Amino acid sequence: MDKTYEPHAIESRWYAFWEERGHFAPSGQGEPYCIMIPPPNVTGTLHMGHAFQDTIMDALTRYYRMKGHNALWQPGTDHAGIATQMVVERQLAGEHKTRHDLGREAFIERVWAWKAESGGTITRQLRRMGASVDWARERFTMDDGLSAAVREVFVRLYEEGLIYRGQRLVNWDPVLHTAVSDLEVVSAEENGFMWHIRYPLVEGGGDLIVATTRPETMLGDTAVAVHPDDERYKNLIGLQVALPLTGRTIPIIADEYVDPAFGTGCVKITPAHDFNDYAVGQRHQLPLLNIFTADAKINDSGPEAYRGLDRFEARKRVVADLEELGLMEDIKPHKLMVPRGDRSHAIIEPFLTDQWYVKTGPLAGPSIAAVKTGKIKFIPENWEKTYFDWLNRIEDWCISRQIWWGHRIPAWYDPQGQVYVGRSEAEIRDKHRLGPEVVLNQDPDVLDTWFSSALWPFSTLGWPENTEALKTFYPTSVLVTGFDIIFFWVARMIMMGLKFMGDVPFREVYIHGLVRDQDGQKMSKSKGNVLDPLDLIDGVGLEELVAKRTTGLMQPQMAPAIEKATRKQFPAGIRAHGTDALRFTFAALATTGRDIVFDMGRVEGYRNFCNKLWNAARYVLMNTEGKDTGLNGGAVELSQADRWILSRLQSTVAEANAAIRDYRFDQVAQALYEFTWNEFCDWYLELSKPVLTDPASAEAAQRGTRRTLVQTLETLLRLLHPLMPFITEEIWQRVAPLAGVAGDTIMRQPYPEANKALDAAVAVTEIEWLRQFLVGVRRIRAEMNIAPGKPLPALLQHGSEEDRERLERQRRALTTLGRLGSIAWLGEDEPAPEAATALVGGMKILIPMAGLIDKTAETARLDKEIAKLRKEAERGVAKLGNADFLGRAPAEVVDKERARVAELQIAVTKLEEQLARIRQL
RNA sequence: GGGCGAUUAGCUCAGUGGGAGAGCACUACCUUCACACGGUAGGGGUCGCUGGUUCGAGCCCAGCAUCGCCCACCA
Repeated sequence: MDKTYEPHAIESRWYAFWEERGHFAPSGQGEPYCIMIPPPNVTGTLHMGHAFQDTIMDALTRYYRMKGHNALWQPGTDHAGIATQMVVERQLAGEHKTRHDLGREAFIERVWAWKAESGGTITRQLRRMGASVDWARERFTMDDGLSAAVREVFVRLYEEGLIYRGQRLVNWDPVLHTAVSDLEVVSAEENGFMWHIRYPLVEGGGDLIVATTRPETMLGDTAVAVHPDDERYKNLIGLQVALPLTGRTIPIIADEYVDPAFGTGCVKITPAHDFNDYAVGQRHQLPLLNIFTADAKINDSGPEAYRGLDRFEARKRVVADLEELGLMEDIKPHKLMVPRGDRSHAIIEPFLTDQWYVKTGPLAGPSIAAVKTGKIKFIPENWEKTYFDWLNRIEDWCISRQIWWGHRIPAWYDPQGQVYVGRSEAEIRDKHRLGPEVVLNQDPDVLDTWFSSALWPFSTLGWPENTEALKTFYPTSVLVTGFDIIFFWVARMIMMGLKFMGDVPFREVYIHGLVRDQDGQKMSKSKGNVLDPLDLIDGVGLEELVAKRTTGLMQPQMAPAIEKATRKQFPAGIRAHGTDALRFTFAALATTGRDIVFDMGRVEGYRNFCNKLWNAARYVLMNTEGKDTGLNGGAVELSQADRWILSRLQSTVAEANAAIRDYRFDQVAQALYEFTWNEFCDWYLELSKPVLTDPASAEAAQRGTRRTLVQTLETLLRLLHPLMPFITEEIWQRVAPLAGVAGDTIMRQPYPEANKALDAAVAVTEIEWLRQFLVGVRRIRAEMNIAPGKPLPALLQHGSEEDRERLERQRRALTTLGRLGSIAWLGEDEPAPEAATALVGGMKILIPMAGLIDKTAETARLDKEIAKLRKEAERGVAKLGNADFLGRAPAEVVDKERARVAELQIAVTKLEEQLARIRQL
């Protein structure tokens, strides 16, 4: 093995090995375990959020696979209707063309071509992450099978009356020219104005002043509303006002929707262009006057002077004309919530159109119940509240989109406008006995991308066919996703799963946080703070990184600032850390219910951890390859150190298993890190050295240590495998045969289970004693400024019988690791020489320092130590002096406190004696 | 307006009733034959604030402050 861990060399070979040998496929045996990947956009690229999510899913899949489950991680990609169409339209724009220049068919061909060209990127990147998905089952939301599932669901819902077509106000994106769902509209506060406009009473005698943030919509007003109990206006209800600029008169109506305390208490009502006004209009049978085109320009229903003007242009003109007429009472700055499309960022216009809807009420009820009854569990639980709130207030889902890339709505129209819904035109002709003379035209619209995503948990498994896969893996085990798509996706999968499968789509929903940059900012291209997971894995030069961050920006003027910040944060670019280190970092940061602030220091730390593991393995191999590990007969004798590490390993195994089942990847990572570094490497490997290097040690003891070394490492590798698949496979391939384990790959080996028979409390206490002994000696050495390599004599005093036995067993380890020239007992009453002291329980270690002792330093050291212990002891004494504590605290807590105080007091006494002795020198 | 979350060492975070922790960073010493992507030792925190419950509070309760996120039609 190379002296240094080089991730690239390792990672390039094992993935292909696993894939070629079919290790990602479900074994076909054991309890099913299934995770559906949240399908990324087929033309997308891997970002930190994916890498994080994929790490969690892969860790779970590998864990349960090793646990003997029939594990399937189902891969696939999403066609991402609007997002993908926009990318291709942008490419066309570069050629000075629009999709209309190409025509629908040619445009869709072009999108497929783009998919073919870029569609492999994200799956290649998934492979780099080590994702153990079953590629043989890979699906795409627009492939034939999934498209058939989409049509089937649509037809069945339509036939049941749960899909309908209707004309109502929708969220219209005037730039994309399509309706979007409520969820695709993002409202944010922006600066605007409140215009106060005077509407004269037709009968004369004054006017009403309405307040609005959108003066141009007055051209579509069909009433003015006041509150029925508003004394100011009560007598005007039923009268008419002259709507300025239009020559129309409109009624004054009374509606409780109006808040008399807000603005002037008079509200202009524009039923065709405002959701609230629409509702008011419905109650009062007001006419709907649509004054916009699909581009949000004034249409022919508007006054001639404004026709053809864009909505913002029309606003300026309306305001100017009202001012000229003296009808503009006031203009005040006003902050308002502006709704924008989440893709186009265009201001969304409430717009009257015919659209297809899913009636959600009947689907929401069972979806709420599924979570309430615990058939689906959210982790962390508090997201259930968010889920309930949304489902309780859910509106019907607008599913039609006026774009071209997506599943075409399976509805056809005859020349009379009669609509037919079916799986195909042929089925419809057959069912309705429509001859070839009847021309049928399919609805031009496509479905919301999330419609097909909602079917993902069963459509990927072959539904509507009742396939073996469907029977085996539905309901799936857990859904791993971000909170941002609970409404878009999670809730809708639950609705559709319950509706069509009669069961929940997954039993648990693990909601993870967002990956943020080092300053806690959301990572985004426009902020120039994105990190490409592959750059963390492979490394990237500064110039390339700057170029990546500054090209293709929506706001190119940001480039210099982004470049500056990037150069400052990564003056030398980013070093290669490897997939395993990145995955371990994500695991370590994955605490539940919290966003993660990505910290480069952590990745570096875990890259170092990989290196540590690598070198520990080198040491183990160096001492076991070609040597007798006691697996082929021959006496084997286990030392206390051997028993200790095996015992500690069992605790770690138990901890890892418990934590992973609780989705506490941070705890898994921490337990394994700590065991590997602080116990296995820092202590056990060091303790093995005296045994293996001393020619005088017994063969049986050497075999015991070699066997323990190799078995502990082999187990540790299996423990770490779900988090760090590559390095563990690489090392395991060499270590397993030495440990007597046969197998093709670590990923098909059993995950370790704690073996209680290996618990060894006695050994654990003894090694704890040894550690205290050595730490005491080392501390003296460091604080007395004694060269690390200089052999020292040690004298022991006040030892118990047990201390004497332990010393004999551990003498060699103590002398080697403590660099002690000798260790000898000093009689109880024998005068101690000038020395520095440390305590191990009641036993005193004296390091003679004849003439060398730095009296000031040692006095200071003892003073400090005594003060610390005394303070703790005093606190305990006070506690024990409290009758309430003695009376009310559990006996075991009191006993523990007593023991602790006694121990502290002994230590204080001994150190004080020593201090007195030093002072006399 | 409603809801959720956060506030613990310089930084990133664990810790949910009984001796304040980890990683990184920092200080000193050390190239000792697995590892300088290392070793040994060390410094560093009135656990946001104020009350309360309790024998005992970082942890439970109430209030406050600051920050963040989600939802919502105030024209």
